[in-house]
Formats: sequence, structure tokens, C-alpha cells
Amino acid sequence: MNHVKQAKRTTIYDLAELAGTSASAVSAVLNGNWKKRRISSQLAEKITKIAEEQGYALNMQASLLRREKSHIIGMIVPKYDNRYFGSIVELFEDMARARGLFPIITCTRRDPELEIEAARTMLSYQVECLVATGATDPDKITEMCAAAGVRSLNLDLPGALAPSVISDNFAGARELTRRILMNCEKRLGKKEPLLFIGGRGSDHNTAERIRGWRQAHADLGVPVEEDLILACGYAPEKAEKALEAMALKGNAVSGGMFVNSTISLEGVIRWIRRSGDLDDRNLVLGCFDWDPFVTLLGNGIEMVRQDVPGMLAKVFEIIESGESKPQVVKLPPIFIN
Amino acid sequence: MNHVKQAKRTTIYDLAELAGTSASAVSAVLNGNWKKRRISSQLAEKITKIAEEQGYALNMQASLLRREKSHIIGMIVPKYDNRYFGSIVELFEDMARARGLFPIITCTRRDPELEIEAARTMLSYQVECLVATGATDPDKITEMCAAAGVRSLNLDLPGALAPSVISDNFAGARELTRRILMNCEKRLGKKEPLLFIGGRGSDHNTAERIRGWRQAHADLGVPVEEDLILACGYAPEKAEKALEAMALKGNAVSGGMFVNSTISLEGVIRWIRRSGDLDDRNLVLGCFDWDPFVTLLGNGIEMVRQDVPGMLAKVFEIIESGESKPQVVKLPPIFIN
DNA sequence: AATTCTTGCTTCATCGATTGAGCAAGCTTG
DNA sequence: CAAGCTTGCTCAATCGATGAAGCAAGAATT
Repeated sequence: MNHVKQAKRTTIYDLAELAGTSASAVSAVLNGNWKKRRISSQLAEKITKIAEEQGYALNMQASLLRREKSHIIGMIVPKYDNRYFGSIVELFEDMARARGLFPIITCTRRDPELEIEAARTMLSYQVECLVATGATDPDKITEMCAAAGVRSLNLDLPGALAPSVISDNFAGARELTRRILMNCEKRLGKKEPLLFIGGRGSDHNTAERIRGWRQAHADLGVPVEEDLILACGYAPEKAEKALEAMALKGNAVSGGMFVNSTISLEGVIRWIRRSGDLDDRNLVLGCFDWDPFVTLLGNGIEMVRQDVPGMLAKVFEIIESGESKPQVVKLPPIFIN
Repeated sequence: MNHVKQAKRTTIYDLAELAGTSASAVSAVLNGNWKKRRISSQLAEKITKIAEEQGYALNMQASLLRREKSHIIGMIVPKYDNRYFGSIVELFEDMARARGLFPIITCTRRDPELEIEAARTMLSYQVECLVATGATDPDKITEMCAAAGVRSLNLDLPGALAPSVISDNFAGARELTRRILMNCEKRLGKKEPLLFIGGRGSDHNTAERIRGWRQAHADLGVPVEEDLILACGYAPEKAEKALEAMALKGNAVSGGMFVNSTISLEGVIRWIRRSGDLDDRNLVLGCFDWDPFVTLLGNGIEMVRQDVPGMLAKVFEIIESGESKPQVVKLPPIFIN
């Protein structure tokens, strides 16, 4: 069939010629609405066979140009280096395909400029809808989409201009903090103010988690110490350095810790291991987010798992409802055990 | 500017009308080759300004239809649930963009049908090149691409019909096995045959790793036991069940283990923790692949890290060279410490 | 003053698929 | 048997961007 290094791809015109019919008939047959267009099943079969023989592949660009809807849905995601975003992307692809949509996903490494650039590119590709996950400036993206008449949604981090689906960070952090404090009491015999480490003070989720962290301290009558809030960013190295700095200032790092992401936890554990004088057993840890290996770390680290399937179900529900006015949907995160 | 809920997106014709000029001039200005086409900088500036005001976004479908090259590069990837594929995807996106290519990535969950379906879709989108990562049937994908005159490459798992870039699994497994056996001697006082667990016996990498595992046993004069090869698949539950079954058969699980992926390791560790009678300390583990938390597990688990940057550099080198005859490039994996 | 060159545009065909409109042949119906 | 209906197709315009070819007006050259 394809002995020749074909420079040109096979088009419906080639198939039409081979079948001795018109391009229009070929198109109708191959995109499935030949019944509507009253093409005989004989011809349909013939065309299908020839198309297969020739290894015909639709030119989506041409098809999309002509049609009104692209059926492309875009997603912007910050990183692939943790289970949370990994599962979001995997499930998003699945759910999109199940709905006849073609997902395109771009990783923007928490870089504001790349986010904008990625959004612009996706608009060029005629996405029907853009989901901005954990975006640093979701409203800017919403504005760009609005200007192009494209729907947008925020996931994980909320925006003011489009529907947002996020975890209930306040409630989650409050419960996580409560659990860490209870563990402190159980294991160390006393409830002491917890260290809060990781994340960006400027992002909504971190702010809400700090609020929940505060609330839980209040609930249990434990004083909070402002110096113990280290919103140093997400990267492991940043957490490690922040702890280093804290230790150098002479503040003994002890008691309990609220770690704001698995990525930060990586740095925290590394630091703990490096500073040999600390035993894991007298540090009581909790982490906002989930990773299977952390469970297996075996230090009884308390974790909250964000409800990814629930969030994505909500995302597609909003998309399908056609709703586009700003609202924040908060889903309770899940406590394992 | 955009007070009106525009049903239609702004096109170069709209801009041309607003600027009192032709669509062709607008096109030339906006795609940057207006100098070549002798458009005055005055007009160029005017058009640029109007385009910005109107929030114009190129219709990529139309543009691509007309141009000869799409500058789209596709990648198929099995899963997002581990650091290896996560870093491949993240770096691939980066490197593609750095080369002026637009990456589209699809996760196929190790599902052969989805792989084919995804490849077909990518061809429809006129990818210039398709990288099949860890594909179950890479040659089928290569054939499809070849029929469409599109280049393809295999990553992680090799194929017979296209250039493949993979880890040197044999050498990696041999060295990993050697290290585990040495650790056995050091910690348990004896070198005993290792258990091999995880992966699919049918895939090239697993077969090569088993070969390396065998070789290392031979190198050190340790007999191998065929019953100890459990190529049960990758999922954690499968590894867990395989160990369960082995234990039920009365074979004591003890000594050392070669675990074929972090995903399988998850199941292994879970099983170890569940079967309380085993202490981590008398099990000597090694894992082909890397995860930061595994390092932190602290059981002295030996790990090999595949050279993702090296592999992707090679992938793009091959793409740029235009080479497309089958060859297998093997990169040595990296041992931490 | 006549010719050629340069500048700065416009015109129009094109990419491949889609679809409303149209048309010819055969079949029904009164 | 003429008028209308059905069946099974084809024609041609269209989507938006692109670029080769062309054209008019002014500048430079002889």
C-alpha cells in the first residue's frame, strides 16, 4: 500500500478519485453522517475500505476550521512532580475523552509568563474551554479567555472572575492541625504550637490553610507563634533552607509541624535526616496532600488527600451546565483513616 | 473593547477592515514577516495596535492548514503516577517549546487500544513527529506514523522499526543487583538469591532487567531461583498480591528483593508493613527507578535513577538529525551515591 | 523625457473538510 | 402519462491565514 514515501498526506480528494466519487460523499461517509446525507451503504462500504487501505487520516485542522466547535479542552497545570497534579491530569484526560473532547495539557512550572503564553497558545488552538489549575494569576487567564469568547474555570486555586473548584483548605487545615496537635499530646505528652512550613503566603490556599492552622490552635487552647510560619515556597530546597535558617537562629525545631505539600515535605524530611541530632520519633508531622510513600515512611505522618475525582466531577458539571459566573465550590478533603 | 459577547472571534479580515487595509497585510504584520513583504512600519504599528485592542488571537487551525509544517510534536505516555514519567513529560514540554515546537501529550494508561487511538488522533492533528514512551506496541505506532509520512521515535521501551532511546536496563539491573547482594552480605551476613518483583515479563525492559539480575547472581557466584521471579505487572496491588501468594505457598519471603519500579515498590512496602512479622531491617531492598521519598524511607533501599535529561537530549538530537532508521540508543542509568 | 527600479500595498488561489442547495434518475400516485 | 416524491449523489461556497503574483505611484537612472 504505502511503498512510496508520500510527501503529501492522503486527502478526501484522493480517496474520491480512487472511489470514482466526490469528495463530499467521502467526507460524509468518513465522518459518519452518510445516512443523513443519503449515501448508499454500498458506496459507504467501498469508501471505507479504500480509506483503510490508504491509511487515510483526517486533517483535523481542515475539519476544525470548517466546523463551529473544536471539541478541544485545555488545561494548564503547574507541575507533574507530585501525585496530586498527576492524578488531576490523568483523570482530566480520561473524563474529557469520555465526553468526546480532546484534552490538551500544558505544564507551566508556576511561571506566570509561561501561564499567559500557554493560555494564548491554547486559545489559538480554538479550545472551547480552558481549565487553569493552580494558576498564579487565574483572573488574567479568565480575561484572556473572555476576550476570545472562551469559557474558563479555575481548579485548585480560585479566581474572582470565573467559577472555581477548590479544596476546603480552611476546614482541611483545621482538622489536620487538630490531628497533629492530638498526636503531639499522645506521643510527646504535650500540645505545643506547630511549625507551619511550605507554600506561598500570597496564594489563597496557603492563606486559608494558615487560617485553619490558627483556628485549630485556638480550638484546643494552644497559643500560636507567628515566627513559626515559614511560607517559604514549595520547592524542597526552600523548605530545607528555611529550617536551616530557623535552626541557625537558635530556635530549636521540635514538637510538631504542619507541612504544606508533599514537595515541601521532601525538603523537611531531608533536613530532619541531615541534622542527625533529631529523631523522627520526637517530631510529629502532618502534611496537606498525599503521597503513598509518605504513608510508608512510617512516622505516623498525618495526611489529607484532596478529593480529585470530586473536584473534576464538579468541573465537568459546571462546564456542561454552561454556567460561567464566578463562584467558589469548596470540596472537603479526605482524611485517610 | 469587548463589551459585546462576541459570537465570532476576531479574524484578520475584521482587523483589515478596521485598519482600512487588506487581510494579507494584516497577516504579514502579525506573523512577523512584514519586512520581507515590504509593509511600512507605520502600517505595521497601526495594525499591531488594533490587533492588541481587539484582543486578536490567531486561528491556529487556519494557519496550520495553509502552512506546510505544523510544528506540533506529540508524545504518548503511560502514566503520570511516578517521578520517572512525570519528569519525562515536564522536560519534554520544555525542550519542545525551546525548539519552537508545540507539545501535545496523551496519557494512555498502558492500554494498547488507547495507544492506537491516541496515535491516530495525534496524526489527525498533523504532528510532525510522535514520541511513543513506554508503549506496549511501539511498532504498530511506527507503522501508522510511517503511513502518514510522520516520523516516530520510541522512548523507554524500544521498537524494531524506529529509533529508540532507552536505559541500559541490563547494565543497570546488573549493578543494582550486585549492590543489593553486597548489602545482603553486609547486613544479613550472607548472599542469598534475590526475589525479582514487578513489571511485565513480556516487555523488553523487564526481560533485560531479569537478564541483568541473573548475570549479577552469576558474577557473585550466587545461584538464581526461577521461582523467585514475579513479573506480576506494575500496579502496587499486583505486587502485594504476588507476595501474598508466595507467602501462602509457604515460601518465606526473606533476604533481598529487586523491585522493578517505584509503583511496584509501593505494593511491596505495603505488604511488608501489613505482614507484621517482618521487620524492614532484615529485608534488603533495591528498586529500579527513583523517588525522593523512597530515599527517605530510610531502609537503605538501593535505587537506580534513569537518565531522563540524557534520554531526552538524545531524542531531540535524533529528531533534529532527521535520522529515522531503527537503532537502539542505550543510556546508562545513574546510581545515587 | 523615457525607462527602469523600488516601495508599499492588494488580489486571488490555496490548504482539506464540511454542508446547503441542486440535480438527475427512478418510483408513485391520481 | 404528467406531476410529485424519493433516492443517491455532485457542486460550489465556506472556514481563516498565507504568500505568489501583480499593480500603481513615486524615485532614480540614462
